[in-house]
Parts: sequence; C-alpha cells; structure tokens
Amino acid sequence: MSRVAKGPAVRGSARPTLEAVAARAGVGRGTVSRVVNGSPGVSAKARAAVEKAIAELGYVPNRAARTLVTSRTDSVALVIPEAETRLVAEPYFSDTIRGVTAGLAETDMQLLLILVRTAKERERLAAYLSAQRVDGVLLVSVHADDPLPTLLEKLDMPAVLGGRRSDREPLSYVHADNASGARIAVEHLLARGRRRIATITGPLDMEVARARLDGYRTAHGGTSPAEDLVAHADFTEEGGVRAMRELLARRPDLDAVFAASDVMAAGAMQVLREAGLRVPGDVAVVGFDDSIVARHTDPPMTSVRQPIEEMGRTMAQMLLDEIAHPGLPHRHVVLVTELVVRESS
Amino acid sequence: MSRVAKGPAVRGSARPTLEAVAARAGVGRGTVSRVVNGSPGVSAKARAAVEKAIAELGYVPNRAARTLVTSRTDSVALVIPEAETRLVAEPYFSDTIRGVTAGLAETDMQLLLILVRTAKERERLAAYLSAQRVDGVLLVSVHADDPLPTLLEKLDMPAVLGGRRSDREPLSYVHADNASGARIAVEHLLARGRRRIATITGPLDMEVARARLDGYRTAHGGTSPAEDLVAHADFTEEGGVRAMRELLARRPDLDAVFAASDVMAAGAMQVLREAGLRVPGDVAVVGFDDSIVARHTDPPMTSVRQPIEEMGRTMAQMLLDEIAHPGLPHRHVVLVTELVVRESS
DNA sequence: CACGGGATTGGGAGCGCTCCCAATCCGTTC
DNA sequence: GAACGGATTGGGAGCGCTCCCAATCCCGTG
Repeated sequence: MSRVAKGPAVRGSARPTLEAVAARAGVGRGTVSRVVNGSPGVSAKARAAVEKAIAELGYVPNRAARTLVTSRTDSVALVIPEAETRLVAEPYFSDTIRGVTAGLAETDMQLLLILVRTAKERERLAAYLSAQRVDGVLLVSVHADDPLPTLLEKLDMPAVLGGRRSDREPLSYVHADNASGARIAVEHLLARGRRRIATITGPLDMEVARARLDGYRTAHGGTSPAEDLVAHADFTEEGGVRAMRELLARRPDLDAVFAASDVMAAGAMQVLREAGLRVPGDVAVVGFDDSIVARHTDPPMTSVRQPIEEMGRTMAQMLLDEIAHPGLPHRHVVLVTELVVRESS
Repeated sequence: MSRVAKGPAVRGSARPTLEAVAARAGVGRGTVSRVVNGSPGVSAKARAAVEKAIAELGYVPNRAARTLVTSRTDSVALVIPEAETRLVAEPYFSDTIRGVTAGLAETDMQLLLILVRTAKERERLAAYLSAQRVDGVLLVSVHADDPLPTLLEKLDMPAVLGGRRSDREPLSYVHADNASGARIAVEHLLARGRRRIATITGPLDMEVARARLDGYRTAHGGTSPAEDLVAHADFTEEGGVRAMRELLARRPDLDAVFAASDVMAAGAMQVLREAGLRVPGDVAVVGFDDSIVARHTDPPMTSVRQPIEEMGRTMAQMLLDEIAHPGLPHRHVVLVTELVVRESS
C-alpha cells in the first residue's frame, strides 16, 4: 500500500532480503539464514530477534537465490501422457492429482504438472529433466516402451512410477493389485454361476492391462478359458464397443464380460443392449476402476475399485523420501483393490 | 557416463555454464547471453560459434540464476479449489488442464498446479503469490467471496479467471455463456411442449449458478416461472437428489427439470425413477456440462456443452499476453455454449 | 590515410542466498 | 585470574546469469 506505484520494474522489487532482516535484527546474515532454515546453534535471544524482524518485514526467502546455491528446486514434476487424460477413466486423473497434492501438502514442494502429447514434447521433457529443474519426478501410465523411466534412472534422478512397466521394474513404483482385482471380479462372476466369461483387455503394452488379463486367467484356475473369449481393446469406449461386437460374433453364448476398464465396460453394455441382451439377465458385466461412469450406467455397474488417490499420496511420499535420502534402495508398494458390487452382475 | 560417481553433491553439478560456452566459443559471456536470449547485435560469425559450442556442450541455461537477476520465473500457477475437483463434473478438471497446457505448450512456461483445500492453505497460497514466485495466475471456480482475486489485483499480478465473480468483474476472465446455454436448454423443453419446468440451481454465490438460473428465467419470457419450481443445491449428486425430492413434494405436476449440472441432473433422474416417473415420458431432464456422466445415464442425458478445453487454452493465452504486456487493460472473453440433445428430453 | 560513428564485444557488478571458516563469546576449571 | 573449549556469530566467497557501459572493431567519408 505504501509502496511505490506499479510498473514492471518496480513490481515486487520492494521485497525485503535476508540482509534487511539481519540489519533489523541486529545480527549477521548467517544467523538469519540459520533461523530461517531451522539450523541448530542459534541462541534463543538471537532467534527471537530474527523472528521478530522477519514478522515485521514480512520476509519471505527468495527461492531462486536459494536454488542457485543449493541446486535444490523444491519442486517435483508429475508427468502424464496427455492421451491418458482422455482414455483412462475420468476420475483417475483428478484423483491422482489430488492424492499427489495431498502427499506434498505438508512440505513446501511445488507441483509441476507436465502433460506430454507428442514425441517432440517427449524429447523436450527429456531435455528439461536432464537440466535438473526439478528434484524428482512422478510418472504415471507408463508404457513398456517409454524411454523416460530409463532416462531418469540414468540421470539418477529420484522418481516414482504410478504403475510399473513389468514385474521386474527396477524403479520405485506404487501400483494397485490389478491381478487380484481382476481375479476377484471373475471369481465373483463364477460364484454367480456364470461359466462363459469373456474379457475385454486394455493395450497389452501396459502392465496394468496384462495384469488384469492374468487375473482373469488365474480366476479360471487350472482350466484356462478359451482364447476366443478374450478380445483386445485400448481402454476407450469405442474400443469396448468394437471388442464386444467381436466377442458376440465369436461367442454368442457368452454369459458374462469382465472389461479391464469401466469405460470399455460401458461401451460393451451399449452393444449388449443393442443386441437385445439384458444386463445382468443375459450377460453380466463387471468393469474396472469404479469410476463415475460405473455409478451411472444402466444398470449401475459392478466394478473393481483401486485406491487411486492413495496411490498418488503414496507416490508423493515415496518421492519425498528418495529426494531426502538419495542412497535409498528403490521401493515397491502394492495397494489392494476391492470389488464394488452393483447391479450389472 | 564418464562423470563422477553419484552422490548428492555431484549429481548434476557437471552441467556446463554460460561461461564454459563462452570459453569454448572464444567469445565473452555477454555474447553468449545475447545469442541464448535472441537479442540483436550479434555478428553472424559470433552467433554461429556460440551455437556450435552450445550444441557441443549440451548447454541449458540455469533457470534459477536467470530468475534471480530478471525476477521472471517463467512459470504460471493454475489454482483450483480442491472441492471443485470433486463436485464439478469430472471432465471439467482434466479438460481445463489440458486446455491450459495446450495454451502454454509453445512457450517454455511451466505450469504449477495448486489445489487449495483449507482456509489455511488459502492463506499460505496468498503468501506464496505475494512472494512473486510465479509470473501469473489462472484461477478457476471463483466464488463471490474469494479473497484471492482481490489480492492478485492489489499485487498487480497478471491473472485470468475462469468464470467471473459477477458481471462487473474487473479482472480478465474467460467464461462460457451460461445464461444463453440455460436459456436454450429451457427453450428446448418449452418447444417440446413442457410447461411446468423446474430447475435445480448451483450455489448462488457462484456466478455460473446465478447465470444459469437467469437463463432459465429469461427463457420463460415476460411470465417468470413460479418460485416453487426453483430448488437450490450445490452441484453435487446428493444435492440434486435432495432438490428433486423437494421439487416433487412441492410440485408433483412438474413435467421437466433443468439442472445446472449433469451430476445434479443424474441425482434428479434417480429420484424420478424411484418415484416411478419415466424420463422423458413423464418428466424431461436436461443437464449442464455435457460431461461423461451425461452420456451414460439412463436414458442418455440432454445437456448444455461448454467448451472447457478452449476456455483453458484461451485463459493461458490471455495470461501470457498480460505477462508480456503489463499495461494491457483487462479483457473479457465469452465462449458460446450449445445444447447436445439426447434422449432424456 | 586519418577520422567519425554505428555495430559489436567483453566483462564488472550484482541479483539473494547458503556454506564455511575464522573470530568472538562465555562459562568452567585449575 | 588465566587458560580452555564448546557455543555462537559474522561475513567473505561464490552459485550462474543478465544488464550495462566502456572498449574495440570496422566501414565509409573527406
């Protein structure tokens, strides 16, 4: 208010510096720095004086200056392939972000959100990360051929994946127990007397998709299900539609479908309805994700819930750990999934 | 690869500096800086030498050092009240982010995502922004009593709102033409012969909610609809459920409902079904947002579409403009909404 | 061939902070 | 009362960059 009038050169230039605080408190720069950073070895008297000066001046440390000398940036990047924000069940995106934010809330880490859409942007991102402009990276929806994880490993940059690339993933990751989720879903269908259970898979270059397919197979025990009960899709609704048509053409006798995502399941339900089949009367349907879609289909859909927000939170915490303790061995965390039974099964 | 082994002190410390580039190119620091920043007054020969050196060394400017002297941060914040990420129709969130990212893609601005959940965090955010740690701010879902916009104005910090606080909003904003959208929706219901059209509103401390209610009223022309056809809710499904029950109790004769969000409309449809009323046979329903929910209700829901991704993109571009040209007067952009007719009306 | 002036160039100063070491302080101990 | 040692403190150096000015270069002109 009492500051100089606006203007590009002036805006914000009135911020007090460490030096100003030191002068006001009648101490040296070092002491102020120690107080600000909570370092030990400051007398109670000095600390009080500094804190008073900080409050009076409204001092806030200049991050750039600090970064310049410590080369910590106090920020982490959350990298999301742009395509996933469209394909994957909608709440996935917001839940992840919410979880990550929550995990970071107590620290003063900033969250950089990076959506990667093209290969060109992918390269730019690689350059960006190589330039050490964040302290760590969170990576979700990693495809098997994604070069980014390997790059991060080579850079020795703290990183946590949301979902692993394979079961031999070297980097730290958090993932939901997709295989168990799928198995439980299919067991539930079996328990309801279904015997010819088809499945619609996600893209098999993603471990989540493979794991869910595995779970589907595991549920069938020794007798692995007929191969013509398996149709491949890509997590989209259209993909679900196509796959369901295929399945219906191949096996008009099927009595249940387990889709590896709600959105695909919703597509499947459309096709079933168009084909004059009733859900769950003729064909039971189970999805995966327990997204908002599942609650609003007709009938409401049974689905496997994965704790996405918790995943995000855990990822953030693990990353903070890795940043704080660079030597730490990589950790792998598996979160449980659960079946939410509704009316489609 | 040929670098020193890992360890906190070493990691990344091998990055070449401006000085190194200058030495290699056989020029002074100033010249390198000019080349890097595209400033004029560099001979072709010098430029070539510098570019070669940059390529050979893989030089990337140190952002912190630059920020320290220019006090530009090359980053903008997108601030979202956390509650909105739950309440508002799901795709809103991802679409906004996608749009903003797209708008920023060509620049090398970084996007900071800030979810504000508590009042305490709100204050921390205020401090954060006051500390000039971003070049500009994007604010979505602004409530009338939100102190943030005013703070930004006072700080003279470039800012663009997604949705205005009132029709006298001084800050720059982008918003969808909610009033028209609502009007068109209700006109559509009138055209289908509906005469007792109820509405479920959002929280009236938000301009979007007020505007949609206005549109509902405008559509009725001179004869404003009976007040008992208006029920207030909060954009949540539960709110929609409650409001619909209320309406049904007050006006069992209603033949249509216009809800100010898809999610509320979905809640309303549940109640109607439970009450034994058919949609659209007995009661037509129209939502707002054209979210993923609308496509999956039973029957699929007619809804008003707003171009959210475009909003995000426009917001980003406007913000970049304001940052580049600090004197610029605030601008207000209105984007058109359109009715997507499905089977609920 | 000397001169003037615009184009180009180099590098000092300084942004605000942390790190670190030498200096100072103060309570004990003998 | 002097010496001793741990606790505290101050402030120089330097992080990598931009800004800016003085110095230099180079060309056309007289």
